[in-house]
Amino acid sequence: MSVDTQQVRMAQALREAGYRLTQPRLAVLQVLQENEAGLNPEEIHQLGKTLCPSLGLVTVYRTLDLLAELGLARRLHSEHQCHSYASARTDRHYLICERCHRVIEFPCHGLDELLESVRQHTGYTINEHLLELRGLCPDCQENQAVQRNA
Amino acid sequence: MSVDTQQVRMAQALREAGYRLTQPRLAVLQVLQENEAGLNPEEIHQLGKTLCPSLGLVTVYRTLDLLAELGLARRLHSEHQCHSYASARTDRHYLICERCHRVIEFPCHGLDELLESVRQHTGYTINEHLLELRGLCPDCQENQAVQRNA
DNA sequence: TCCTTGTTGAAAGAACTTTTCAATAAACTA
DNA sequence: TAGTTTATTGAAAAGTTCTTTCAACAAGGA
Ligand SMILES: [Mn+2]
Ligand SMILES: [Mn+2]
Ligand SMILES: [Zn+2]
Ligand SMILES: [Zn+2]
Repeated sequence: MSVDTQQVRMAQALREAGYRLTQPRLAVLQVLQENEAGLNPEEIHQLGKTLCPSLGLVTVYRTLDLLAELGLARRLHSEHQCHSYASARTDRHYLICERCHRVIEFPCHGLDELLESVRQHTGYTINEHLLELRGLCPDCQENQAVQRNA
Repeated sequence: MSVDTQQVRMAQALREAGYRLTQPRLAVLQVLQENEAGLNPEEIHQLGKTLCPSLGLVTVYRTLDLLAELGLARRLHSEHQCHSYASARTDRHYLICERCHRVIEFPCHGLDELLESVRQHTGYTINEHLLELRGLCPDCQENQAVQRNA
């Protein structure tokens, strides 16, 4: 299963960085893994407790910091909910549904020219970027159409 | 003066939306106007008090909400400081210096093709986007070079 | 199995943001 | 300009979110 593979990869990364592979950390990891939506610390805590009943909210915060540092999780920013997190894949390009708040990542080709042009016009060096797109996912488009006809 | 023009424009927008043009609001408006950096509510409060000594922090929060709603100010999101604000120009493209935290906006050409390609691959409709670039401003690049040679 | 030490969860504390409410001042009227 | 109405304000209190502290615990190596 590809989900398990991903989780093993994340667990290994933790170990390789010298951190212990604990039940609370595995729980947070798995929650992020199983939810493509951005979840906030409290939501992750609730879901995580079903996997590791003793899990404390403090540990969720600590683990999210750790995972973000290791590049295994990403902080997301949106107007209605500030610090939510998602499992990090390879890039930093998020497509967020404004209705159901589902978050997916998309491969981002064609940004390089833009970055080069900004570099030339401003004199800034550019180290990283964040591109968030906001719109409606196919499901929500359909639901909206159905509601309109009802 | 272009700064004044911009400020008048913002003040008019407030009035046209049916809100009163008060001293505290003008102070917040002017602070955002005069600082291209992203400022957090507390910083805006400190600077605003020099313009309107009675200004309270609560009013800063309220005014920032209001200005964001009217599209006159924008919330910025960065790793180390979550809710900072900047005067809103026409777009949503920020270039943030990782060292001095200066924020500038840049015109963003060439994103349309990327958006269209994402639309086709995902089936999402896309309503808005946020592009944040992170790097070093020219001043900080120079300072860094100087330090290295010292 | 035992030991070492990184990790945990609860409680307390700090930081940040919102609500409440009486006093104030902006805008309109006469 | 003075008077009236009502949105707005600031202080205090309350509510949230996040961090620090510290004794108990458990992961991983011996
Ligand atoms: Mn934010
Ligand atoms: Mn944020
Ligand atoms: Zn959706
Ligand atoms: Zn700089």
